[in-house]
Amino acid sequence: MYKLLLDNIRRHITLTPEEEAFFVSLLQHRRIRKRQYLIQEGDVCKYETFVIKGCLRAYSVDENGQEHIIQFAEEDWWVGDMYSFTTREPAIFNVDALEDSEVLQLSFENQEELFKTYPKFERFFRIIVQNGFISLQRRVIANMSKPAEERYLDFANRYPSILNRVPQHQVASYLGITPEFLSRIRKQVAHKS
Amino acid sequence: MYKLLLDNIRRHITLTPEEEAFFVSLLQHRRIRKRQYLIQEGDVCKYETFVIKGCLRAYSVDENGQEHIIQFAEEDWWVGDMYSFTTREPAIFNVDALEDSEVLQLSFENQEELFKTYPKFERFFRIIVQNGFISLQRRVIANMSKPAEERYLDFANRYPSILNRVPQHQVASYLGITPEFLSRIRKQVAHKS
DNA sequence: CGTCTATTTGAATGTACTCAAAAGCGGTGG
DNA sequence: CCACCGCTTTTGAGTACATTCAAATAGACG
Repeated sequence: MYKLLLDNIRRHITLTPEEEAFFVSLLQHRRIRKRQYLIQEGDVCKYETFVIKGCLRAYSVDENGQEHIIQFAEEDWWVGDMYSFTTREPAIFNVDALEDSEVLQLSFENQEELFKTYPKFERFFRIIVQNGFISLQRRVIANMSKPAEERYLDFANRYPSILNRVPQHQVASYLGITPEFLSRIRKQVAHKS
Repeated sequence: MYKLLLDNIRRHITLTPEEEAFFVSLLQHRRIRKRQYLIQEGDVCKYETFVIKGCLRAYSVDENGQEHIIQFAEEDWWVGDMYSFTTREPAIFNVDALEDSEVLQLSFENQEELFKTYPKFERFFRIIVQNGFISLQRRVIANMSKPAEERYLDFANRYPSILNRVPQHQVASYLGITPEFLSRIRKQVAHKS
C-alpha cells in the first residue's frame, strides 16, 4: 500500500528504514467513492493527499456556476488545496473523485511533527511544490500563447492516461474551454489526419 | 542592504546571528540597468534572485514573437526561472529590468551549501515556493473564469504599485490581452465611474 | 429497456484580436 | 526652449476564435 508513495519520495530524498516507518505511521488510508468529495469549498483542508488508486479532480466553481479544473490527480499524484492547508482558511477548491479511489493522507499536524523529527522531509515537500509551481507556470504561459487546439493536443500528449479515463467535458474544463468547443476541436483534429 | 531580505526571511523562520551572517556571506549583490537581462532564454539560470530596488519582469516569447509576462518583481520579491534553476536545463523565461535595479543573488551551489549547513532554510524556500504556487493557482482560475476587465481590476487592486510603475502594455502582457484591448478596457472603466 | 448524462451539431453572438493610423508623451539635442 | 525622435497609448474597422443556447444523438448504468 505504501510502496508507490515511498518510491515517490525516494526519487527526491533517501530514507532510512526508521524514517520510512515513522513517516508511514503518520499516514491515514482512505477510500473515496466516485463523486464523493475529499475537500469541499469552504471547509478547511486538513490534509496533504497522495493518490494510490483511482482519479480525482480539484476545481473551483465561479459565480456563474461554471466549474474550472485546476488539477487532475491519478495514481502517484499529490492533490489538495494548498492555500487552505497552509493558511487554515476555508478552501477555495473542491476535490472529488472521478472514480472509486484510494488515498493516503498526511494531516497538517502530522506534517509539522514530521518536519520537526526529520527535517529532510521539508526538502521533499519543497521539491514537490517546486515541480507543481513549474507546471503551473507553463500552463499560464500556454493558456496565454496557444490556441485551444494546440493546448488540447499538448494535454493529450502529456497526460494520455488522464485523457483516456476522464469524461471529455472535464478535459474541456481543465483546458478552459466549453465542452461544445472541445468537441468541435476533436472533429477538426480527426479530419486532419 | 540586507535588511529587506532578512526581514523577508524572518517572517517565515527565526534566525540566529550566525545563521544570518552565514546566509549573507553566500549572497552576491548586483546592479541591473533598465532593459538589461538578468536571465536570457536558453541560458541556465544559476541564481535565485531577490529584488532590493527597482522592478523586473520574467517573460517568455512565443513562436510569433509575442511576449507573455509570467511575473513582475519589485522590491521584496523573488524572481528567476525555477525550471532552469532546479533542472540545470536552459531557461524558458527571460528576466530583464524595467527600471535600474539592484538585486541579491544566491547561486545554486550556495543554496545547496546553505541547506546542508542550516536545513531550516529548506523550510523557508518551501514556504516561498508554496506562496508562489498558490498565487499561480489563483491566476490560472482567474484567467479561465473572469473576463479581461475584471482581471484588470483585480490586478489594479492587488498590485497598485506595479500598475503605477510599469508601462500599460506590460500589464496587458501579464493579463494575457493585447495592449489595444487593455486601452479599450480602461476607457470603459473610466466611463463607468 | 428507460433514464440520465455526455457528446455532437447548428445558428447566432460576443469577446478579444489584427492591422493600420493617429495622437500623446518624454527625453534629448540643437 | 522648442523641435524632433522613438516609444506608448488610443482609436477605428474588419475579423476570428470561442461562447451561448437549443436540440438532436449517442452512451452508460441500473
